[in-house]
Amino acid sequence: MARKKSANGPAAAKTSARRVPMREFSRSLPMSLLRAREAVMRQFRPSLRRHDLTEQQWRILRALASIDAIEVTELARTAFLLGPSLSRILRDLDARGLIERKSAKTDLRRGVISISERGLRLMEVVAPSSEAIYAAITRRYGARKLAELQDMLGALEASLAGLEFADELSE
Amino acid sequence: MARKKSANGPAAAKTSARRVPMREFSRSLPMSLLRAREAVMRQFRPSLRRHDLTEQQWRILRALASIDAIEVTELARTAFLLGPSLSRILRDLDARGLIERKSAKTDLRRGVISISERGLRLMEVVAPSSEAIYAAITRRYGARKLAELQDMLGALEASLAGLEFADELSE
DNA sequence: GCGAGATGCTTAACATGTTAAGTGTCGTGG
DNA sequence: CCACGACACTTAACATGTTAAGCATCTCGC
Repeated sequence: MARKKSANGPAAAKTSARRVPMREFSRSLPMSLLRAREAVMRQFRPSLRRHDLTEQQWRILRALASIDAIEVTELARTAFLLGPSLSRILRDLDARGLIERKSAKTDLRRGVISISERGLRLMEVVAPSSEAIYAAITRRYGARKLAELQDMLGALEASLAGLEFADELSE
Repeated sequence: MARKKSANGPAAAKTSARRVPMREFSRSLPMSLLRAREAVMRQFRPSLRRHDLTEQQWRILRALASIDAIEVTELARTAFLLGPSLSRILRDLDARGLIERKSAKTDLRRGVISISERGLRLMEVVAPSSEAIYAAITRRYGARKLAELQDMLGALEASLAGLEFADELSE
């Protein structure tokens, strides 16, 4: 046991902050974003859960409700989901009869998705409570501040759009 | 194109926006937060992946690097992970020899975690590139703006802290 | 047309998020 | 001292995130 409490263990650990100099953990941007998002989603989860909907399933239904029909790839982009996740979610929503699938006539590879009558009825039940929660959050945080936050988040996204190669250099 | 559904399908779909009135999907706060976080994490993932580290494993190592030792529950709170996720991650990090586990002498239920010498060496390799990426993001977005964003995210989290009961009313 | 590559989506495999149930250990009232 | 509830994880089960393969279908050069 090379790690005697007083000789080696704590000593090595105490110096680790010097050996690995990094910004304070709790101040990292990814953590801030994660915590903020979780604080928001925590408000919605109980309501969705009562209707046996996951957050992502709800995202899909919302995206579908505002349009006639949409191809799978475009839906993935809109709902910000990766293809594999979307495939599974569509399979489940289809099994529950909440959506309808067909193939594009001009290209059989493409699937076209639309919300079903049953899906619309479910949304009519869930939407009011969802909007009420959003309104409560807006009141609590301040509508103006919320808009400003959204702008800053959008700007962050935009400013990182062309930075994908940041660390390819060190390869 | 000549989608014969003109009797039922598209008609119902076109009215769905009226039947289910909700704010525009892409402007929802959870989506904004998700997209922003993804834009940030996309920068880090390649570097972590080269060292066979997932985002969460890296979070754990970072949390451990700044302290001597920590109990599992406290570590979960710090790294913002749920117990079950943390259990699995610790099992894997332990198998790779990156951390050390022992039991609290006064309470055998509690596990005490610390980073190992090997874990520290791994961090020494990864940290510079990680910090460089963070610096690039900061330059790109603006240090002042970044600090302001962090403040607003913290305020959002704080303002929602006591709102957990928002929709229990409708039960 | 026809075969190789591109495209659109699905499946596979593994890791985490999330809730519920299980396992050992503690602490305490009787 | 000992049953019983509380506590600290851990395991289980199912859904998603993520990357890589797999399967049809399409496109295009020849």
